[in-house]
Amino acid sequence: MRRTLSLFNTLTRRVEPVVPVLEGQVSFYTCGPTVYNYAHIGNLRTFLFQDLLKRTFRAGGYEVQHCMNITDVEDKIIRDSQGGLPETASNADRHAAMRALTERFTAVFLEDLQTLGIQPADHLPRATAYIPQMIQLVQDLEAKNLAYVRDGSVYYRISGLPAYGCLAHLDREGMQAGASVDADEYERDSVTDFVLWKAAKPGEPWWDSPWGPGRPGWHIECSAMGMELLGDRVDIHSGGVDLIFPHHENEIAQSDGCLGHQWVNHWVHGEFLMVEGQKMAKSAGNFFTLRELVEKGVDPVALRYAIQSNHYRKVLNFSFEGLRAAENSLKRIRAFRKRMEGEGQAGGGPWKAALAPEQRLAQARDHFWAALGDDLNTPEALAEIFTLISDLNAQDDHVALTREERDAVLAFLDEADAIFAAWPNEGDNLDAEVEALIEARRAAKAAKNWPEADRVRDALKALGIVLEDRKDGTTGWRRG
RNA sequence: GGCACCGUCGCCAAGUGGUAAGGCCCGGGACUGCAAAUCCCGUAUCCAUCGGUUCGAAUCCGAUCGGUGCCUCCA
Repeated sequence: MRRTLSLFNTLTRRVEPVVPVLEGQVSFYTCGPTVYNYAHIGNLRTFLFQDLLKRTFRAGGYEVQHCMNITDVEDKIIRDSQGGLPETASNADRHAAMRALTERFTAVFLEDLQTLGIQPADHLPRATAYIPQMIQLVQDLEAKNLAYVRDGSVYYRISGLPAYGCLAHLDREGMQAGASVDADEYERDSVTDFVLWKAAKPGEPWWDSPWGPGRPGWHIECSAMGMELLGDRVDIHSGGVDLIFPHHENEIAQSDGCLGHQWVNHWVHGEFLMVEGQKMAKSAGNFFTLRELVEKGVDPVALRYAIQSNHYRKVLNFSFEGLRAAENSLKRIRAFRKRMEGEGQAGGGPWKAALAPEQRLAQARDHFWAALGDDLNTPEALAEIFTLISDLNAQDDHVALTREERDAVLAFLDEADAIFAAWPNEGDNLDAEVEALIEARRAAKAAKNWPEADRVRDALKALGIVLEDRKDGTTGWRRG
């Protein structure tokens, strides 16, 4: 069955159902990284939120075509890649230097995604592979009188598009008041017009174009590649809130201006991340890349969990205390999963109320999906899982769930993990060494040799295996 | 100056008109050889503050205080 999912649309500032242009098929464009450095956890929060969104649609019964651009030509890339080259370097040399930098950090980026369990997009187009499409788009805009040339650069004529400002909810008066910073940098008709194609400057790599040597402006790649790979009507486009203006506003100008109709239906933006209550900044000493955290011993899955236990439209306060809480929360879910994989061990003790496991599960599943369907409310979806765990643990303590019931619960945990990617089925395979230790402990326990039993149990714990003695005298184990 | 957002238990975090979900941490009890896991009990008469609207507000309105973002490169 296909779930109805609603998301906050920046365009309308309301939560609206996502109704794909093609039934059951969601086209999804996300603004990817500029590959000149290591991504920090703030960047990764946004990519993780997009992963969550994509996984939710897939788990909800949709096919998703996901396109994420790799920006591999840009001011900072040029700055960082051209330093070692002589002034006389050829254009080919300049491109090669740029390419060396961007290929290195593209690989780094993809590794980081994998570390966090983020599924790569179906399309990962590099901007430099789509220069002809960008040139074509600029020419189309010229033909529609939405672009003009100045000294080898091409600019977008904002006055030609009355709707400009619709996404950021800015009016032109307001923009003109604040947009004076680099007013003298370009010879534009209006300070709010933005560049589509930049004339080459000395020391920069360039491409041939109808306007002479140059390179694409920042915004044009997303419009060109998005339209090329996902088509004329895109269901969802997302990025961080900082991209609303000017980047996405300008994408709308380019794409809608060229197409003559609305290109994207749903614009979705993820909030920022702060660290220990402060803005993350290199100068504040609280700037973290994923790699730095992993080197400190942070479990990337706990980081993933900590991030997704906050709503994507709320500022996230990253902290090491929060990371610890995330690790402990995960332990509870994983222990429950392990319990469901095994057989029931009903006993006695106080009991609030009996319940029907199948019904309780169905209810939890409904609530879980209702939460996700309501603007991707991941904190509430997770809460549903926890209340289910509490209820079923209590039930299982008194009336052991049947194999069928346990399997149904496991199926739901798998369904949820297809989205949250934090409590996978780890399998039952153990090293021979570990199995031998478990057997040794069993023997010591049978002989009531408690010091030896405890010694072996501690040894196993050091190997990441926690033993749990059951009521019937057998001993189970779990990872932790 | 313009446009928005946020302020709920020690920490994290749902709830946006009908009488405070969930997680972590903490205290007590049960179970256990001891543990672990689990269960039971207990932890906000109150949702930044002050007014107002309403039969009824954390949820609506106004003011105040505190924090954040965008208007310029940026996840």
